[in-house]
This record gives sequence, structure tokens and C-alpha cells, in this order.
Amino acid sequence: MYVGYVLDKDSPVYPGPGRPASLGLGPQAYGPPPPPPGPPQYPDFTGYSHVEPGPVPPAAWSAPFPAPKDDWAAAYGPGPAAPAASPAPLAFGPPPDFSAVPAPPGPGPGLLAQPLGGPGAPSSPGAQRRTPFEWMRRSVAAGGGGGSGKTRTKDKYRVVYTDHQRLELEKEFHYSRYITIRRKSELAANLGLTERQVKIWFQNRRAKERKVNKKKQQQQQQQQPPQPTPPAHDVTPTPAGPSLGALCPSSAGLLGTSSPMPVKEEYLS
DNA sequence: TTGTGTTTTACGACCTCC
DNA sequence: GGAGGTCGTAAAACACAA
Repeated sequence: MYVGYVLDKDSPVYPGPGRPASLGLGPQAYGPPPPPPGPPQYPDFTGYSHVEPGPVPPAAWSAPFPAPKDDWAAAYGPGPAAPAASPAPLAFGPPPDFSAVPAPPGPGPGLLAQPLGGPGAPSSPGAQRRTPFEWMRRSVAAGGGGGSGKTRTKDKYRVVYTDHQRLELEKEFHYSRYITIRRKSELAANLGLTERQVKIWFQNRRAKERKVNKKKQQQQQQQQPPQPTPPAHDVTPTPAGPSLGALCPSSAGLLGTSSPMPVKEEYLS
């Protein structure tokens, strides 16, 4: 672990709009991304823009957050795992930016255009077969899940995160594959997770990315065996690499695919 | 409905860094 | 020594074919 740079992240020496005001966090809440261990991440990722959160957020966010969801409060309530230290500005819920953007034109409504939990209204494309209101049920489970002393052989040791929790985690991940201590604490507070859960989620997410990249490399090598390719970096998709949805099918629907995502400058070589 | 494969949380072992 | 990294794995949740 590189404690040094992580701690440095908490210092306010990093100016600039590093991220959109997701989660209702002010710019001061964001440090710059840690120096990525590899070259630019997701240069072709087009679903989330941390770099240029212009006046109009990417259309991709309009779908997941067509409007402020008051029912989040009902679903999450006080949040069993949400520490009381969570400041008011960090109130859980989509940032107002998301509510101002109309759903993108298309054959269907936005992901959450329909009332969450309603019949035939999956919380995400990946949850098409999930039962209605499951996102609410799962949110409760997630809130009291991790770090509650449950073991693999005792009770229900594994919880399923809500789509919103995963979405926010994915957003953070695509901003930086390594979360800072500060952001981890904020995310945990906002999402009703423990810091340990956030940390492990990022670890698993990186592992997943490596796995996907490795699989892709193997496929490419099989398709083009004669060409000697330089040792590809584990975490470095090529500019013509897969879309985020390809790398993360389960979250592709959450993140959308229709809007471009500028690559953060420091990620560019 | 059931069996099977995949994905998602969670943990332990081991390592590196400060 | 502590925190967090990867790696491997367990087990629940999920998707889907038969």
C-alpha cells in the first residue's frame, strides 16, 4: 500500500473540478486521482465524466437519475450503517445535476424513469429478472451486512449491494481505480456501507478488471497468433479497447453508453 | 422446477510500504 | 506493526437452458 500518496490525497493541494458533484459532495471532497499504476484507464469510457462536468452532465447520467428520488430516503432510511458522522451535505441521493437532464431519446424510458420497484421496473438492466421491490429489500440487507460479524458459515454473510450503491462505486472506480482514504470514508457514509466494504469492493473490482483484460488479451492472441504483441498492461485497455459495458457488463446499464467521457489529463500519457 | 455456469461479496494468506 | 495491495477461494445471488 502506498500510504503516502493516499494521505496526500486528503490535502487540499489539488485544485480543479476533478469530479462532478456526485453524491452531493463538494469539490473539496475530491482529491486528485492517485497516480494510476498504469496508463490511462478506460480511455474509451464514455459514460462518466469527471474531467469536464460541464453545465450539462453527460446524458448517460440522465437515465439513472431522471429525478430526485425521495423514495431513496424511504428505502435507506436513517441507514443502519450510515454513520452519524455523515455530514448533511453528503445526504444520500442523486445530485441535483442528474435531475435536470431529461432522459435521452430512445425507444424506452430511462433506467429509473419508471418508479423503482414497480412491476416490470427492474432497478437495472442487470436486474431484469429481479423481483419488484427487490432493490429496497437488498438495500436494507446491504446496510446491515458487511462488518456485522457474519461469517461464511453463520447466517447470511453476503449481501447484495443496491444498484445505486454499485453505480456510485463504479463511478468512483472509473474516476480512479484506487480510492483515497477520504473518499472511501465519504462513499461509505453516503452509501450506507462500511469503509471495509468499500475497500473490498474496489479490490474485487480491480480483480475483475484484471480478469477481463486478461481474458481479452488471450482472445486477441488467439485471433492474431503470428503478430508478436508487446506485453500488455493488465489494467490498460487499448484506445480501441472495450467499452465500459464490455468490461463491466453488470454495470453497463447503470453507466450508460451514449455519452462521451473525456479522459482525465493526468491519465493521458 | 432444477441443474449448471457466471457474477458478486467477503475473507484469509502473503506481500510491500511507511 | 498497521494499512492496504494482490491472489485465490468460498458461498450467496443471479441468469439461463433443459
